[in-house]
Amino acid sequence: MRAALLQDLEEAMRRSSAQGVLYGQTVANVAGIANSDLECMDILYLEGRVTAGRLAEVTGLTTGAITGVVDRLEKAGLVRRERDEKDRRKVFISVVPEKAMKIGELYVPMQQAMEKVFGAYSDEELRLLLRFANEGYKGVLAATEALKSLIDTPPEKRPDLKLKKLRRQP
Amino acid sequence: MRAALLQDLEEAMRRSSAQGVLYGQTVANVAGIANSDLECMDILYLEGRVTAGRLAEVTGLTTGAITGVVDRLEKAGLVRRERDEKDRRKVFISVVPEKAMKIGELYVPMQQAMEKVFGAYSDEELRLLLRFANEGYKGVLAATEALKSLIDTPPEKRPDLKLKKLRRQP
DNA sequence: GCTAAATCTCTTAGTGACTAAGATATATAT
DNA sequence: ATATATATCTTAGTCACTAAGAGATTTAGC
Repeated sequence: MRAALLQDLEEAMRRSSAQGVLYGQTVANVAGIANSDLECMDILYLEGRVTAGRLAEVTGLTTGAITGVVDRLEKAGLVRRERDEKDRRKVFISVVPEKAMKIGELYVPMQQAMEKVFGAYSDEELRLLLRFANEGYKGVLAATEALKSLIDTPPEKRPDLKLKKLRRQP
Repeated sequence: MRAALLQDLEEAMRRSSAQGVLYGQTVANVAGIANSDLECMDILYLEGRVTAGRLAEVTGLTTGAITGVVDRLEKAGLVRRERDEKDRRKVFISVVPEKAMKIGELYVPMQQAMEKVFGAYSDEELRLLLRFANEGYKGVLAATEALKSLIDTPPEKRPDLKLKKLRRQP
C-alpha cells in the first residue's frame, strides 16, 4: 500500500523532473545559447556574483569548460567578468540584468503554469511542499556525495546494495 | 506572505531539480555512458519498449542522434533493437534487464536518501506530494508547449509577458 | 493495383562543447 | 626567498550533436 504510493511518487517525480530538463533545453534553444550556458545563468541568479571556480564546482564541468561558457556569455552581453581586487587570481562572474531579462522572460510560461498549479494549494500545504523540496535537495546532495564515494570503492568492498524493483509492469 | 512562500518554493524546487540533474550526470559518468544515453535508459524503464522515433520525441534529440545513442547502448549490451514485424520501418528498443541492473544499482544511494526523506511523511502527506508531482508534470508539459508556440510568434505579437522578479536580494 | 506522398530509421559531413594536461599569474607557508 | 598551493586560462584532441538527405516501407489517391 505505502510501498505502491512511494513507487508512484518516485515515478511521478522522475517524470516531472525529466520534463523540467526538457523545458530548460527549449529555453536554451530559443535563447540561442548552449545548455550549460543557461545552467550557469541560472546559478548566477540563485547565488548572485560567483567565481569561475564555483561555477565549475556546481555544474560539474572542468574549469576549462567554464572559461568557454563565460566567454560565450560575455560575448552575448549576458554576464560580466570582474577580477577580485583582494585576490587577483579570482574572477567574479555577474549577470548583466538588462540583457538577462530577455532570457528570464522565457520562463514566464513556466511561472504561469506553476502559479496555476500552486493556486490549488493552501498556505499550509505549500509549506509542506517547501519543507519537502528543501529536504529533498539535501537528500539528493547527500546521495550525490555517496555515489561519488562509491566510485573509488572497489565493487567487492561496496556495501550490499539492494536495488528496489524500478518499475511495476504495466 | 504567500508571495514569499511561493518564491521560496520556486527556488527550492529549482535547486533540488538542478541537483537531481547533477546526480544523473554522476551516474552517467560512473556507468561510463553519455548523458543522453542514460536519459534514454530512463525512458525505456518508464515507458517500456519504445521506438527510436519516440525516443527522439521525448528527449528532444534528432532521429540521427538517437541512432547514435542506440548504437552505443546496444554495443554496451544494455539494449536490444527489434524490428516491428507489423510495420517494418519501425525499430523497437528494449532494455536488457541483466545488464541494465548494474546501472540501476547506481540509483541506490538516491533511493536510500529519498526513502529517508519520505519516511518523515504520513501516507496522507505523501498523497499530497504525489498529487503535486502529477499536476506539476502536466504543468511543465503545458509550459513546454506554450514556450514552443512562442518561438514562431513574432515578438511584437506576443502576449504581454510580465516576468516576476526572480530572486529576492539576499 | 499502381503511382505518389508520407513515415520511419539510418548515413554522412561538419560543428561545437567538452576533457586532460599543462601554462600563467597570484597567494600562502616554511 | 623559495616552494607549494590556488585560480583561471590555453591548447589539442575527442565525441555527441545537427542538418540534410538516402533508403526502406507503408498509406492514400486515382
